[in-house]
Amino acid sequence: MGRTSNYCFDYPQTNASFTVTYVAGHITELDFPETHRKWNSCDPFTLFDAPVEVKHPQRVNELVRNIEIRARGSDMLMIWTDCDREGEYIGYEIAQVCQKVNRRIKIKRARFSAIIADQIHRAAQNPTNLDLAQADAVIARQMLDLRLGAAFTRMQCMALQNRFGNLLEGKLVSYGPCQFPTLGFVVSRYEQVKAFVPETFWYIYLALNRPGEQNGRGREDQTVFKWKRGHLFDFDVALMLYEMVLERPMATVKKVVKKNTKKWKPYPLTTVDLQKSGSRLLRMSAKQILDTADALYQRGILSYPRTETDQYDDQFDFGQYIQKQTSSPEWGAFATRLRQGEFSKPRKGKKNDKAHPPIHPTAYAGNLAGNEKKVYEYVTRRFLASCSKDAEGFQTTITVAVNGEEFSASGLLVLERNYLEVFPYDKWSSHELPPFEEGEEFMPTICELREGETTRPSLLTEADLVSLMDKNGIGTDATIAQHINTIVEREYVMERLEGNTKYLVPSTLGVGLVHGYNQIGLEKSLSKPQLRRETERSMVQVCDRIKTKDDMLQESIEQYKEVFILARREFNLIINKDQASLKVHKALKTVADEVEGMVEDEVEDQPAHPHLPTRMMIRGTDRHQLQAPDVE
DNA sequence: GCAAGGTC
Repeated sequence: MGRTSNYCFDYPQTNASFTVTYVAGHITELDFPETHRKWNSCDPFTLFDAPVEVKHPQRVNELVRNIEIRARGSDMLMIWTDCDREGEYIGYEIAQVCQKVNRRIKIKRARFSAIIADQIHRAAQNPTNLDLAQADAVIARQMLDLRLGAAFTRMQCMALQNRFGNLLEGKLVSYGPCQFPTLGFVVSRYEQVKAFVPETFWYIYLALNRPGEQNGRGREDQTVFKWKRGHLFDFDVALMLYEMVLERPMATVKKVVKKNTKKWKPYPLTTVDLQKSGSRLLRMSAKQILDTADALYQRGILSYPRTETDQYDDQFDFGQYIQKQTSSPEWGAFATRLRQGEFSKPRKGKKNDKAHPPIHPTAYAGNLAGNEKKVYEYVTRRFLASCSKDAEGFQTTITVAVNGEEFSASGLLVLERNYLEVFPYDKWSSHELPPFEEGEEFMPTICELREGETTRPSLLTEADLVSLMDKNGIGTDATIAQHINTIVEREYVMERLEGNTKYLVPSTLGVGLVHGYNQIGLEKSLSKPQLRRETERSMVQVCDRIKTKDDMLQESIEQYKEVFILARREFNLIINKDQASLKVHKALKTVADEVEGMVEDEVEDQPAHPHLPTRMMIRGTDRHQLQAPDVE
């Protein structure tokens, strides 16, 4: 971070003299005391009730010392951290430091949600108090996460390494309340894919060859009509309807509906959205995208890249930022047009973290390359697109009936591309229908009973996973990418490239862990999102003072203790395979066999080791790191 | 050697 800075100035509006300094994130960390720190120092189960120490990590020593010096000579501490839960707790951490060296110091809190002069002044002149309930919620979550993570991680590692140490090569088999549900999503989709059985269906295919309106080249346009029933899985019924249609195959145009239509411009950009769009369109991982955006932020090119907000403040100065983009050879002309009157206020989404605006470019950068160029271009085009008008088109929908069965076709004429001109990531193009009139009749060119098959769902992409985590409240804008990274690093999950798309496939270890926990048969498995969602809900209750932090902690700890006891028993059964119950053993064998079939193509030159317990037939993509020993 | 959450 370099040298600590302090900015001093007078603020006549409140007759005060300010010294402004900073922290970067949390300044305290939790850990167990010496008695519980060593892995062999205690039974992991005791970690649920073990004491926990709060201390300043070494990296913040300089910052803390600086704050102490300032606090000694001040009457008041005013907290300006982000106005969210974590920000409230960071404020509390700072307050603790100050009070320790100056017992009489007054603690105040500035409330603001945007770096806009007017709002900063208002916050400075209307100080409030720290919301200790929010800080409590964070403390409780930290305690819970540490105890849970440590207890389960140690139990898993010790159990597995005792027996399979040679296989694991000292690898960490961690458990975390976010990483496990994340893994659970990958395994769950993988199993859906594996269990998929294609089903045959039938449908009536109806088409008419008729020249298009402006088609002067003599080519016949074919209009395909969609059957209103979609498709049927019962062949007899489909055949009966088809035969009925064939009896009187003349089609009558029932309705021609013409209406204006729009393709809406994108919402202001959040972190999760950037990661989803980015991994889909830019061929980068969620973590790469966030790291890149962060590097650009630190050079003053992008705004803060970790935000849940998809609405701009009413006082946001769009003109200033659009103006900066007018110098671009690629989208400068578009930016200029926005400045000249084509600007339209961005749509407002539903999310607001009250801490940061949506991600937007804060400077023009014309000399970027590689990933930085890709991310910058996406953010900038998205910003300009959100500041322009929706695309406009004209849609025609035709409904026809053939002996009582209905079919329809629709065409689109794009009239104004508007935001699409600067946002090539969205596709919307004209496909026009030849002219039809209500009441007219025609003889279809093609009328066939066709057969199709349901398609296998695809494995999870990283974009899918980010969406699932976001929807289920697993992780935050700042941590979602880290959790995905963790399960890849721990080799619970492998990345598999198919064509241009990267899919996530669980390893045998990943599947084994999830199945192991599911095997316990609890409704709320550790591999599912419910428990984490409950933690989140409890935190909100603590914030709303419906519950105390001690109650939250106690309730959650009890719940996890039960799971722990069952899980440990299960693990021991698996490990002492002589004593393993038949049921557990069979389940694990099935898992291993099924997995083997699925990842076979990745490991074909690695022979199976039938003497190994099936649960531990670990296979990674990287054989150099994770290889079964040769025991010929 | 354990977590998740900040952020550099």
